[in-house]
Amino acid sequence: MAKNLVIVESPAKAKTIEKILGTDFEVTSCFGHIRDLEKDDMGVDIQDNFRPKYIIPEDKEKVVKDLKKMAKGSEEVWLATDEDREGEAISWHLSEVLGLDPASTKRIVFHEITKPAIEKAVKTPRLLDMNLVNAQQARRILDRIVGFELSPVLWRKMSMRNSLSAGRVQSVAVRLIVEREREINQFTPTSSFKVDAYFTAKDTSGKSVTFKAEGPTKFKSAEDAEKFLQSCIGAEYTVRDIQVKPAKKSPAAPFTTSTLQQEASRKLGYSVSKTMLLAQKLYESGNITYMRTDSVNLSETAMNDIQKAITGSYGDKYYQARKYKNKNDAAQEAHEAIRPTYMENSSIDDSDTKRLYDLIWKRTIASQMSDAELEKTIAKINISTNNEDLTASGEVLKFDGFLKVYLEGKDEDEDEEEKEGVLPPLSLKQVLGFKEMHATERFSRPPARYTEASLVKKLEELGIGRPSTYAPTITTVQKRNYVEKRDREGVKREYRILHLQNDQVSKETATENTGAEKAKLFPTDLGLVVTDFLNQYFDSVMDYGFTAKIENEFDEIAHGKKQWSKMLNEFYKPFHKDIEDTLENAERVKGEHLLGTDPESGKPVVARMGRYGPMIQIGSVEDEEKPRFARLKADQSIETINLEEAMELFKLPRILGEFEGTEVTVNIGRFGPYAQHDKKFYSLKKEMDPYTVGLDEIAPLIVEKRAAKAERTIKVFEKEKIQILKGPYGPYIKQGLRNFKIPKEKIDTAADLTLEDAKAIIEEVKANPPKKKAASRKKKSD
DNA sequence: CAGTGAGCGAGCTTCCGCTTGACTT
Repeated sequence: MAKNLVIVESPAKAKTIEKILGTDFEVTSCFGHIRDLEKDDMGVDIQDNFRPKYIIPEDKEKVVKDLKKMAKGSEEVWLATDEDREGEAISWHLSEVLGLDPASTKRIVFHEITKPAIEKAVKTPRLLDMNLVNAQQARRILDRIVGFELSPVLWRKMSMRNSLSAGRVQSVAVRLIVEREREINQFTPTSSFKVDAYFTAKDTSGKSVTFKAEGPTKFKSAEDAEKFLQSCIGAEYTVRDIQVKPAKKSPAAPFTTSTLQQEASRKLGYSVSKTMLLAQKLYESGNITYMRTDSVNLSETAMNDIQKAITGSYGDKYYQARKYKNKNDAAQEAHEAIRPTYMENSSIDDSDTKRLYDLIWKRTIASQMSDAELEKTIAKINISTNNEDLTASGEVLKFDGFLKVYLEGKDEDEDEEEKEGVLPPLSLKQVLGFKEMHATERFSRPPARYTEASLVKKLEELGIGRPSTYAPTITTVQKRNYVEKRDREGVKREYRILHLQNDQVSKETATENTGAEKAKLFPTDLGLVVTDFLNQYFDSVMDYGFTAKIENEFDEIAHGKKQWSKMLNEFYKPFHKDIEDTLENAERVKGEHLLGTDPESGKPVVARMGRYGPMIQIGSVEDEEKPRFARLKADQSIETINLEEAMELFKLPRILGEFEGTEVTVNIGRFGPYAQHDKKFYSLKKEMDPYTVGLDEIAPLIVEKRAAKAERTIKVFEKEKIQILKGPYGPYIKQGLRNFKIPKEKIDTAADLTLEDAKAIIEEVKANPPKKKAASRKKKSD
């Protein structure tokens, strides 16, 4: 055992640091927090000044046991967790659990894993900062109170009652998506006509080239645009003015968690969780620095390496040292920016992680490179017949600078500016050869729906959530069925084009596809209803500035200017009153929308939330005749569906006809559309619409599924509804709808299992159910 | 689970932030 035990949060970090510190030090890790509030209860004694009740979670028991043993065997324990609020609290919990003396235990911090930084840290230890710890406790307790008092209100007041949740972060994330969706629904596009004229001129080699110039203004109506084109008939086009201006472009800062997630989404199409998974791999293999960070700083050692790499490959002219500042006040900067550990490794093997590594490498290099220098040319072209000006603009890259390596991608709501082309050399008073002119109808666009990555960007701007929680938050709101990530087909839209060619104006109508979406976040009806409810009764917590406001107070606690229990009390009093008032006064929420009356029965048609999801109801329970119900299609919403679409939904179940002498019907069940044939069920393929699908499509589906099933079936005991099936992880037993794992020693002889064997295994598994909950993966069963 | 939708009440769920593997139907 070494004399000194150093505890850090991450095992990968521990390894590196141990190498730096040498044999007197043993470095180990605690894997993040080792204690948390009680799990099944509020875990906070509100009456007793918000006294927290901490426990060691089951999955941390072994870690703690090992740490205790190691601490006993060493002379001194050094707490080296991250230097931020959470890190300080982790150190405090460690000192409590390991029985260390807070008055003497050494606490060290560093923001980068480099030899000078670590050695300096060891030379300048400090003590635990209890103010910072208290700020973390206040944060933890407030989040627990908000989550564990709000969620039960939803269970009581929502008509859907399956594991609803609410919290400081997730509820606001959903709110952003809900409000964006409504902005889009309420948006009415306006159209205008944009004029483009095409000219010819000679380039430097004397070849004739075509270039474009833009009209003087966007015309509101087709008539105005036509008038303008008419007024240009027979005109002469002369270059009236030329301006040449230099311009610069600068590289983007090195990656933080959020910018890495955004850029990997834009350039590589990765989801935020995929990006984090790959980054974790790169970190563990020692290829990049820590991937959960809000800092844009680079260590001095890294800066030197980067300089060498740039000057070595591209020359001095391409190097420019830069220090980046964080734009975000909420940043805690406990780590470096995300960068390659060794700049000389410009690429690594493994195709999947390679693309992410390349992105990180290029971004890091580019961040220390020179500006790109451009030359922008703007030429005004006079129209002789109406004395208006057309504008031609072009851009020439004079020096590529950082663009040699990397250019940051753009979100779709900021790609308005078109790429500038190159203009041929023009001279004043030059008369240009006119080719043609168009006025094209263009529509204004609604704000863009969020992608996972653009939502992360927005949350970061609002200071909501942390690098370690962006990806999990996005998973949570989808798991709770508040939000769905999906594609949407666009709709066709007509637009008009006017042409001026050969002194004649002509008109044309063309069609374009609009509103198509790929991997965008849509709120579900549940998300809409829950958000409206929370907004109505808990506006302070739902406020976009709520987190920023309490963060200020946590800062005051951290600086010793405020007492944490006092802060919590000030928050809790009005919040808890809202909880009580809401429980007492609020009606059960159904999200009802009256759509009109059923043309057949004259009864009201209502869209609302039911126990199992969005539905349409005709008539009411008070009527003599029972009401009729229908569930909505996946892409429909109770908020936007109309009477006509609603009535369509009552055309199920449909009888399609006979196949092999037995009737085939189609319906929608709890888990989606299905066909029924010969007492068996077949889930429809995604692209099949139960309202229009025909027998000719269903018949092959039945044949195909039957064959696939036979392929997977090892044995069937029809009467007992027990099957032995092949799965991707080996054979398993299925009884009714439940699956049972076959013990390892019997896997190889699964085909020989008798009915008695199978029953015995089922009983055995039922008696000793697998301990850990499997990750809840929702997969369609057939 | 292949239907249902009211209301009652059993017994269940839930937060955010710090870390990785164990395990998978």
